[in-house]
Amino acid sequence: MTRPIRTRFAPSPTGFLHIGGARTALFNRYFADHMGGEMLLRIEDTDKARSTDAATQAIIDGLDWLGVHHEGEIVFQSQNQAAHTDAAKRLLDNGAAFKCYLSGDELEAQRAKAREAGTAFRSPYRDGQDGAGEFVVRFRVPDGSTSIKDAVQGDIVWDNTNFDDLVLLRADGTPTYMLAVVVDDHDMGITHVIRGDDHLINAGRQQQLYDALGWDVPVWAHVPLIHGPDGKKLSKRHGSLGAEAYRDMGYLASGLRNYLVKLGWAHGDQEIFLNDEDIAQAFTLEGINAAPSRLDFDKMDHINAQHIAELSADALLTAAEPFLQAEAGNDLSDQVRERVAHALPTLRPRSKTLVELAHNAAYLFDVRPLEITGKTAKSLRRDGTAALVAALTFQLESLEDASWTADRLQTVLADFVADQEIGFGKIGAPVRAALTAGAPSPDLHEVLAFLGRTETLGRIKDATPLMG
RNA sequence: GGUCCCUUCGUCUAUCGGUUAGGACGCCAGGUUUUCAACCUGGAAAGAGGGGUUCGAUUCCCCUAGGGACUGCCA
Repeated sequence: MTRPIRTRFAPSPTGFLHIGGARTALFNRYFADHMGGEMLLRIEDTDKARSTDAATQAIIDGLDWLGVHHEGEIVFQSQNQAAHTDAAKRLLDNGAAFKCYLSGDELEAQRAKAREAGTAFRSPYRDGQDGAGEFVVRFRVPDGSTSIKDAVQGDIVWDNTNFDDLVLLRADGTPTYMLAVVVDDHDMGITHVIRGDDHLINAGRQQQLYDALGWDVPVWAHVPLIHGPDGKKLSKRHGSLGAEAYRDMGYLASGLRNYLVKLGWAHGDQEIFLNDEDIAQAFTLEGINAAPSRLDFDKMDHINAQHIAELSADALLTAAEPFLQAEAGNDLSDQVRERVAHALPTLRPRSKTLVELAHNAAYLFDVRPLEITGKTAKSLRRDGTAALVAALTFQLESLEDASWTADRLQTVLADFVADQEIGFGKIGAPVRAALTAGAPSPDLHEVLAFLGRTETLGRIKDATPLMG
């Protein structure tokens, strides 16, 4: 009988959901989907001193924003203590574990000695000697060697002299991580353990535990860690931030998912995956690269831009709303919202992130009078500009509200430069300056259309005193 | 120090012994153009080094170098 495919994401609640964890979660999710299986979420909170509810919540929120769901209830490792101690007792009974009475000082001395000898720590109590006072339960590392098959890293063999007699139960009777993961993964029916390769050696230790317990070993898949752009360990200033930080930088959840899953996982030459079904269909463990990869914000931007380009207008507007508000410094009027909605097609190709989009939309806000300075102001001062703009304004004023459309305005502008026998720049530059204060903006007739008749005429009037 | 993992353009990668070593981002040049983008065309850009194995190595093996992980009564 084959077990249903089941993966899990198992963060420890000691901080936010950082980018490496987010990618691990994604890999687990997409692999489960690819296999028609499930992904479970387990919070590894066996270290009570370092685990916090706030961190748990941050991780849940991060996954939620990223759009990574999980099947079933969240499992809290701390609530499975009974099962963990049960397993420890079994190990004690079948002789795979023992009670170690070493005091802190003695332990330290033993460790130093072992290190000097170039071997791993072995407890002097490992053969069942009695002791007195406090004790921890340790696993007796067997002789020989331990090997694992890893779906990403290949076959790996360790000589068991490299493994410590590790603690299963602390002096206070609480289980350690190493015991808890094995028991929980077994109890939860996990078939594939996909996690960061900082756990690679732990897989060796855990394999020994599985064997001692007589349990089936899951498929291991240890994915390389993400490095900073400089190839060094990821630091905060290099992007080791919470998922919400990426949200605040204006990335779409779908764009970040696309970028993250493609970082260290390849599927031929395909870079852009607009929907999760396509990723799930393509995602296999074989495609995961064994080498660590670096974060590249340029590429992240590019992929995000593709997602912005393809998002529905409604969804994009909703996603952009908080960024637009932040850019405007206040709530948006319905009129501004309408302008932005109209301008969306010209905003999209100019925006790699929602922050950029909001910035590029700034000319559409209620900002009269605009402050026009520097090079932009200079384009207004040129001789004859005032007269030219006045002539154009006359044309524009004669246009009814109903005729104030991009097409019609384009004709008006084209006719105007033809009549005046001037290049478009002569009139285009100052009008653009008056309307946008030099901000990047689409074709001028579009700007006029988005702004509307009243706002356009108003802004031109505002700038008239500056014209030469 | 010890053990283990990793190494193709600057970056992400394709290649599963025989290729002009392909694509993407970024960069450069040109085109389009009404600013800024977008878009189109073209270009520069890579097998860490050294040994093997083989008719033939980017590909398989070994060594060196570099990077990383682990080495807790943390996870």
